[in-house]
Amino acid sequence: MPELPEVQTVVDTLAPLAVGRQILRALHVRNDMLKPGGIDLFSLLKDRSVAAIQRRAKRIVFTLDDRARFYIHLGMTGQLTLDSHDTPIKTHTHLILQLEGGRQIRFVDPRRFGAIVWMGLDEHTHVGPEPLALRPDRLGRLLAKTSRAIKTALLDQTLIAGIGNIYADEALFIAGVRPTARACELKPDDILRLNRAIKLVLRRAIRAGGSSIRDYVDANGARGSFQERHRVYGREGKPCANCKTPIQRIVLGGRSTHFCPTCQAG
DNA sequence: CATTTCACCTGGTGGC
DNA sequence: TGCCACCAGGTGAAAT
Repeated sequence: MPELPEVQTVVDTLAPLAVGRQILRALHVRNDMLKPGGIDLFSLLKDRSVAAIQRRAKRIVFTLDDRARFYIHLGMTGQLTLDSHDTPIKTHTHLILQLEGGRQIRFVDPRRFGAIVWMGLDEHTHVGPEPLALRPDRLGRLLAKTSRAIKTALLDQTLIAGIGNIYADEALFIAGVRPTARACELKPDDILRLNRAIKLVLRRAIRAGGSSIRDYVDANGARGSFQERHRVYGREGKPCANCKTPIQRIVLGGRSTHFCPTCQAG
C-alpha cells in the first residue's frame, strides 16, 4: 500500500506529536515482525526517548536519544498511528510504544508484509537515491544499466527509492512513456520528462495526503485523497483523461500495470 | 551475473 | 446466504 507519499505523510503527521517524547515501554511486540530475529526491543528502548522520526525510501526511521535507530516498513497493509491509550486495540496490532503523556504509537499490519527493523548504529542497507532529489543525468545513468521494462526498473528500490506500483504507473502516464519500454532504450528527452513526472506526481500526492485505496491512513487515522486523481492506476477500461482511449491493464513483472495505449505510444 | 517468478499473509469483492 | 477464485500499496528468496 504505502509508497513514498504515504510514508512521508505518516512521518509528517506522527513526528510533531511523538518527537521528544520518552518511550515508557514497548508492548504487544510480535516477535516474528522483528528483524533481526530474537532482539529484545523492550530492553533496547528502555529509558530512551524519540530524537527524530524521518523517512528514507519507504522506511519510517526512528532515531533514539542514544543515536541508535530502527525503522518500520509498512509493507502492503501497514498502519502506524498515534492513539490514546484507551482506544480499543485492533486485531493484527504488532507493536505498541507507550509514550509519556498517555499516547501510544501503534503498528497494525494484517498481511504482515511489513517489519520492525533494528539498525542500531549501522547505516541503511543499500537503497537507491531519493527521487525528489534526483537530477535527470543521474536518473539516465541508473536506467542505462538495465534492460528491464522501465516500469519494473522504477519499482527496484536499489535503483530509485520510494516509488511503488501506483506512482510508477502514474509517472509513466504523465511522462508519456510506455511501461514496457526498455529502461536502457529511453531517449534523453524521455528521461527528462520522466524525471519531471516522478517529482510532480509525488509532490502532488504528498500534498493530497497520499492515496487511500483500502487500508492506508496517516498517523491520525485520516485517509488521503490522491486516489481521486489517479489517471491510470485502477482505471482499466475507463477513458483516458487526455484522449478517451480506454486505459489498458497488463501484468509486468507480476504487477498490475495501467497505461493509455495512445498517450503512451513509446 | 541479471532477470523473472513466486511465496509470503489476510481480507475484501464479485461471480455463480 | 455460501463457497470460491481472484485481487491487493512490497519485497526477498529461489529459479532460470
